[in-house]
Amino acid sequence: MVDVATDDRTTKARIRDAAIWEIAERPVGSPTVRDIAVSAGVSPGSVIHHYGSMEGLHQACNDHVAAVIRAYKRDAISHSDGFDILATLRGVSDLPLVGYLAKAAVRDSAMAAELIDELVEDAVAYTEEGVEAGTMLPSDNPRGRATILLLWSLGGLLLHDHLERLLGVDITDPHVLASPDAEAYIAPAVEIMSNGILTDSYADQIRRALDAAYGHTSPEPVQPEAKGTP
Amino acid sequence: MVDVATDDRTTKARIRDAAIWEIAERPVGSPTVRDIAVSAGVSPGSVIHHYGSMEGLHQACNDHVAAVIRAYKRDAISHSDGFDILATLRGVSDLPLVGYLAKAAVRDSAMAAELIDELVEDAVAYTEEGVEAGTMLPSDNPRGRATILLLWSLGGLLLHDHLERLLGVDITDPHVLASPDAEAYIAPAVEIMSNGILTDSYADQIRRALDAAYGHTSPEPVQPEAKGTP
DNA sequence: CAAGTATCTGTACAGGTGTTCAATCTCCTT
DNA sequence: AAGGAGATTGAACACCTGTACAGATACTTG
Repeated sequence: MVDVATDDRTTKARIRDAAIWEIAERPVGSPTVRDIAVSAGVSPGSVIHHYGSMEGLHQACNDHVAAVIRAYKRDAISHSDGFDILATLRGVSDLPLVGYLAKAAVRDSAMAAELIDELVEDAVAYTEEGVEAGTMLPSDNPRGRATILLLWSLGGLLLHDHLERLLGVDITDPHVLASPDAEAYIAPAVEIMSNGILTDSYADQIRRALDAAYGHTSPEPVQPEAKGTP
Repeated sequence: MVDVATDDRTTKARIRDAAIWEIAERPVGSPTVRDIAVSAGVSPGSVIHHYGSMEGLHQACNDHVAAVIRAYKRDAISHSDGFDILATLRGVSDLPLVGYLAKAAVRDSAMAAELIDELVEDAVAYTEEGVEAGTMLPSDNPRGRATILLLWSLGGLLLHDHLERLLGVDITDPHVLASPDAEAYIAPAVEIMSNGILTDSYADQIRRALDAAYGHTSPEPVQPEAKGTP
């Protein structure tokens, strides 16, 4: 929470930011009007006065987080390590941008859709630059690869409790990169992202199975049968 | 929903299964007692009668899902492709096991903790076998690698809406592997898991930076500065 | 300074929540 | 067949939710 005395944000902005915090920090479930009012240091009535309804407040939170992310994402992504695209978005604001984004992505996927699409697009563009610069490998399906990496990364954020318990790294901590603990997460991640985890021969085997199942008109899919879809 | 006439489960079991479905299918938020009662075809009072409280019902759902997963996980994991450890857990029951697990992991991380720990442990054991069999690469940190892969996979499940929109693959569909659409997800995933995404030289560069920052007593962390903390 | 406008408050209300409970129903046992 | 224990119901309840509103306050404008 912020010292109100030295806080020059308008009440409306303070309410919105308090809501963003409450939503981002809560493992699950929505904060109530009264929760947000307490957190912002105002009355419940004031929350409704400024935003009309809870729905309106959510919309305002979404719009604001999206606006801040849009303002910084291109720059942030190009400073990324190449595997955790969202990591560097953590430093650009006092607000828990990616935490909120993760929650919004599951709460109201329609709202987050546009922003996630943009992030994927940016990741594709950045990856292309990485390939040219010799830091990243080319892909047969750059957009598919960027999509999967982004959603894995975002999804991992939703499970940060378990990552912290198992590896001792709180990936939601904005200063996590400055802590030695971070290595427990970064080192294996880098290992995966540099070597992969499958041997070439086994990967080829999977690819051949994919080709046989989908690529050609083979009668035998990978699974025994596709029940219900002739 | 199930035809009650040909359903030989006890009412108590039907209520529990209905709750599991309601929780797994809902993008966010908890179903109410009345939701579950309607879905199970009983009265709200009956739900409480059998489980004492909503908390008790949640506990029963957790225990049941955990029991079913425990009964099948070892077998399922050893039939996995090596990168989507949870995929083959989808076929072992009529219940949405992994969907429920994903929700439980964010809703009540303490409850899911034990089960997730076990899944990581199983994944470590299976990976070891894969290394010996020549399908998977050895790791400097097998448990860290297994943890990250499992949580990425589980987290991606929470964002399946976006995966479906961007790649056209519904990874919660139990028959997804039988559909040609699945390739849009599997192919890039296999690519990542076989080649990685980083060039060797860039991965080395990151590793050297990690060593310099954490391994030794270097005064300069990776990030320029930890703003806000002097 | 006075007037008016925007801001903010606390209370009130309708609807939804989990839970309780007496009454009814079902089915097994004796 | 009669009794009884468990299953099941629907109506109540106390609480919490978002929202509406009338009055109090602060701040700007004439």
